[in-house]
Amino acid sequence: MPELPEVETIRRDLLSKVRGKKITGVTIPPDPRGSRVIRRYPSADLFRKRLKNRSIVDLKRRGKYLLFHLDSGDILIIHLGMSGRLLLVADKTAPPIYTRLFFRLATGKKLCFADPRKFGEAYLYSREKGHICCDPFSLGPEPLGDELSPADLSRMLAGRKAAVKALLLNQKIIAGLGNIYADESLFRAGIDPRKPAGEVTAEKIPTLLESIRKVLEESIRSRGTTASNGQYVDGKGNSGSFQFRLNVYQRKGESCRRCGAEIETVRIAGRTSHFCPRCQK
DNA sequence: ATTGGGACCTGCTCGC
DNA sequence: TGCGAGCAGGTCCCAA
Repeated sequence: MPELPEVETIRRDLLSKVRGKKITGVTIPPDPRGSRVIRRYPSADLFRKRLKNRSIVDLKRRGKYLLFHLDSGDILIIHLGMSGRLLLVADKTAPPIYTRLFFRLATGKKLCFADPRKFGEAYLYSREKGHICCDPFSLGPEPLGDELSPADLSRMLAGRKAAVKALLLNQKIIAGLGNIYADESLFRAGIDPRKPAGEVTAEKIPTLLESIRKVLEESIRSRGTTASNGQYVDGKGNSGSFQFRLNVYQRKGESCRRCGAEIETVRIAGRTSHFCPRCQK
């Protein structure tokens, strides 16, 4: 599942290959099953009208969203959902299986958005019209960099009765964490994912923020997590390697690397949450 | 306002 | 061997 480290890895892989390149065409192949192509996207006509013959001037990331900045000032925004991949292939090569839309570039390559589960999303942002399709942005601060301080995090958790894990998954609180890194961050901080957010002690808040940053940075260095049930590959089509460094995620029944206790799972906010019952209180 | 749960979607794994 | 049930989860939407 592409979370912040996976999206950031893809961004870095693609940046030099798309920056300065002109989009010469947009194609949305019909789905063989006849259902929707991806979860949401502007009409094909609108896509063509606003993207064709525009150059990509930059590729940025916000939370789990990729932002293709165009020379028109428009921004093409892509969310990879659960199973999305962005791959560059030669123009003469057939698009990869499950390609939902692709952009032909003047370089002779196609930028393909493949997504078997169709949870992906594409948006346009235009200076004049604002968000086209719908507004993907009411995101909380980025956890990396200095945008988020322990005091900020403390304020956001204060008084909340929901499980701290549930709030870490809330993109309005922090942008970019998903199930894998929420679980891994809470393990490192020694916090039980079920603990009501407002009861996380003041001295634990900086530890939690530090754990979040460390986990994300380490995963970026490992080029992301390709979990056993995951579809994630980087911008070159390769798997990441952070799955070999996970402490709790998908390690149910295995022994804690720190204390040897058996890793357990519990359902929180509809998500399977992995934790060590001895290390996390 | 906050919180929880279901819907969306389909490839994969598991058990019979 | 084949088949159906259940699982995976990011985001949105609705209800309590």
